[in-house]
Amino acid sequence: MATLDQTDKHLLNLLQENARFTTKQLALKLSLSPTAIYERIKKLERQNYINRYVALVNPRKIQKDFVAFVMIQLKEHTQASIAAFESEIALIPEIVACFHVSGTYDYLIKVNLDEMSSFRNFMVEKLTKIPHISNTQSAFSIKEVFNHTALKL
Amino acid sequence: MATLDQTDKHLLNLLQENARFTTKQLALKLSLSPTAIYERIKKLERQNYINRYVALVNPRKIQKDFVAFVMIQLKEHTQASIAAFESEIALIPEIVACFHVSGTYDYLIKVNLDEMSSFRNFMVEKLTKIPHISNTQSAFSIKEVFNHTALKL
DNA sequence: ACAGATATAGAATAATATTCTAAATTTACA
DNA sequence: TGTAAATTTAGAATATTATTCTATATCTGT
Repeated sequence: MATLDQTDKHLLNLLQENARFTTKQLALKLSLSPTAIYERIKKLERQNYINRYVALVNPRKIQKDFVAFVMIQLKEHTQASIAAFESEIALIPEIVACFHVSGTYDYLIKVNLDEMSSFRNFMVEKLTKIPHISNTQSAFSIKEVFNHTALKL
Repeated sequence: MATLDQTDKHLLNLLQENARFTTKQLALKLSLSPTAIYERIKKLERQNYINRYVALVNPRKIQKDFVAFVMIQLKEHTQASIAAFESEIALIPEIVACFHVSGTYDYLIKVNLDEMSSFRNFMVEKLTKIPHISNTQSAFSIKEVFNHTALKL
């Protein structure tokens, strides 16, 4: 089924940059009719190339531009321990991403807060309240050089 | 200027989950008129609470669901070295995120590839071809537990 | 080269975004 | 606390876009 041609790839690139392009605008860029663009996008959605459309909010404007990365080691690596940890972590809204990773540490999480002082509170009151955690190591973002949502095709 | 009320926050939450909600749908959810919703969204855009709207593409479907995190140490930390490194890194499309961080390592980058074998190629042919790098440490994503674009208000 | 399937263009329609106006609500401050 | 100005809202009117439909063109596999 369905291998993407250059037009599809171009479309995905454009929609990843700006999901508000109209079919008319896209039609102009890709030298096709709005209908052709429309049908292609619908197909990309049906086939799950496009998962969803979202608004990106400015973290600075809502006082969530202090970013920390925390590497986490679990005490044990049983199925139960992993499942418990992952479901607890999902309940903490400050944690915006969580990856189970290879290496010395088991998890890498990304945390968005307003400032450093909140990080202390986050660690003491939330993260380390989770059982299963053995130890952690944190790194703070000094500067976000870039952080794309788009995957170039 | 402009402090967000509960309606604004609710709106931002909804649009971060699904940017395709129509003003009519949002009006129903928030018990307002479509015009009121429309004006509020336009204001949030004008005031840069909303940066942009994007389509999220399924990494698995486009063979970019192998994820690695690489911590990078620079040889020197001069302004010139930092600037050079950051501009070089920005040219490598596999690197989807780059943060200047505190700690032993200077940078944390996220890389999206198709599979492990490509990672070797990425390291040998691309990343370590960049001068200024002293050493690196990599961790591979075993599982993406979650990775939100939304910041809860 | 041909039949079936798929993609496209253009017209028609439906739905939504956008603008406009007046009323309601909130805000600032006398 | 009262009042004028500013902001927000609702509803109607309009403009734009999404969506459907039909016929034609293009592509695919044999």
